[in-house]
Amino acid sequence: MKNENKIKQFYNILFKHYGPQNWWPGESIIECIIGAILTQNTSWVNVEKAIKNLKDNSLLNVEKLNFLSANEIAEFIKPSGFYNQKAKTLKNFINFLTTEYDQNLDIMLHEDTKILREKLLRIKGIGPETADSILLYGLNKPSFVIDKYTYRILNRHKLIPQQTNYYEMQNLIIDNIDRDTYIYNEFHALIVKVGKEHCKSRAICRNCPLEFDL
DNA sequence: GACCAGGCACATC
DNA sequence: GATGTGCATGGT
Repeated sequence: MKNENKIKQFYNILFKHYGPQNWWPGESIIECIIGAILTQNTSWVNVEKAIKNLKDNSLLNVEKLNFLSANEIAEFIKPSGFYNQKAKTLKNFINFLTTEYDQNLDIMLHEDTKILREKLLRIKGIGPETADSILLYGLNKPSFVIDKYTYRILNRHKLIPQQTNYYEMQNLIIDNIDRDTYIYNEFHALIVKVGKEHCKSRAICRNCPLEFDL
């Protein structure tokens, strides 16, 4: 079977096996964006604690965050780890939103996806994965998210060599599935799901729904 | 007690 | 351009 069909096959197998993942759990755009930043190299359970701290203090709110310093924000997000860096990144994003879109997420929402992605990447602390997560899960734009699990799974199935960059993986995926926000959303979430269960860095893939061609 | 988690920026060679 | 390191909490 050709590689391009394997990508689609992976999606179909995972969707059938696990069902829809219904990411992102956030209730608002700003909550999704904050979650995307806080989850950098961090487990989601820790992110949830940090988001709860913000929520309990009514800080899932652009104007209110704008009045806090990075040090003040850091106190609320400690459970998510790397809190000083992430607090600065959050401030950087709020400043960006203020200068570019007058703190109006709705205006940002109507920005051209490609241009917005480039702008997001210029914010210190936001790299390709976080930018794509914000676009896909926060703003519902078709921007496929690549992460460590995507790399491990593609590599283990010999669909990519060891040295493969973010965009080579992203192109491999998007060239072989429909350009559809729902599919992008579910596929990445399903990759994380199967990765957590079967593709930890040390563990061998056992009883993995994708093991058919390993 | 080691290892890992839904990364990124920066230093150094 | 590749490779290494700091950032940090909390779960397994």
